[in-house]
Amino acid sequence: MTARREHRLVFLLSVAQRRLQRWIAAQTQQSGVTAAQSGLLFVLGQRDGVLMGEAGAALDLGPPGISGLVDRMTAANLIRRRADPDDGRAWRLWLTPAGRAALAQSKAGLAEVNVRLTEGFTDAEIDIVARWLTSLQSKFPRGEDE
Amino acid sequence: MTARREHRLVFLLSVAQRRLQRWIAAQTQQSGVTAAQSGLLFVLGQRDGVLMGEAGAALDLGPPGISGLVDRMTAANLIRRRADPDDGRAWRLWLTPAGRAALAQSKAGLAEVNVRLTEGFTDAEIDIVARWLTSLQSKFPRGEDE
DNA sequence: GGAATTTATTTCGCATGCGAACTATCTATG
DNA sequence: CATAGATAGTTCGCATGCGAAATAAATTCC
Repeated sequence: MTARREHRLVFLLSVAQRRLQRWIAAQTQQSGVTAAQSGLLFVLGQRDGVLMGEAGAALDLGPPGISGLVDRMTAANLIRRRADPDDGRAWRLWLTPAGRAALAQSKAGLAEVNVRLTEGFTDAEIDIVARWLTSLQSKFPRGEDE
Repeated sequence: MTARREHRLVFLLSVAQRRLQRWIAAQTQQSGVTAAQSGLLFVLGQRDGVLMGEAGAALDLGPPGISGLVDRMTAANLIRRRADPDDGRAWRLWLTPAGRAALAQSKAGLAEVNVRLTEGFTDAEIDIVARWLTSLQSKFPRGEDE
């Protein structure tokens, strides 16, 4: 009967994520870009022309996840999909001008969110939080990489 | 250019939540109960016969969220829905025997997950994490309760 | 070179949960 | 009492992302 269980971390984590997701969706309502979509925009901002699988890995999404995200963002004219010249199975993803504009907006929005996320906590405390969140990736691995 | 932004907390949070969710889904695959569903089981374990709205509030779900969850769990024979005798609009939720059995299983599973979630962190650190997760609820409120 | 295997991506059915709009019931107010 | 407003749930269309199975192209191994 430790106090640790009383934190109900599983529940807190799910609520926190849902709240943040909803907030970002509301903030970016004008641009129509969702949190997940801005994630892909960020990846392409750093490495335009990545393979879908690479983008999925960067976002921790499986094949169906990245595939659907790409479909929606292609339909929204935020990204473009071009066949890889060296591999007939693969596709590379590129930002469109609209995607580049949306990325700039997302960057500004994320800066605000980050300020709010860290308000009331010291750098040392945020480090602990980040370390905890990161630790979940090895504690709850995807199928293969155990 | 503080180091805080480099943590990419938004991304870490979403990945952590996804990993945990997926893990719980895989663990409870036999019982067929998902993480969200076990949340409602826990609520009913504490207060059998709550109104749908109360359950939604306890789980931080809006009306459509709790409504769909109740639909699926009723179809799976985990809970039962009965009209409130005093209010023709309202429904009260009750565990079925199958739901009670699933709750017992979920409790055991959650205990394991909680151990893993806190592994490698001191009580003080987990307190900070819990405080941070909780702080998101006031930093990113639902529409009305700003 | 051809068969077996691996790899990249898609498709399907599903659960989750949102916002907006709707229905039905209850409560308050004139 | 009647009507206006609040409240409890439902429904719809959507985005997200999973596991399983399918497709197609590349690679490996006789």
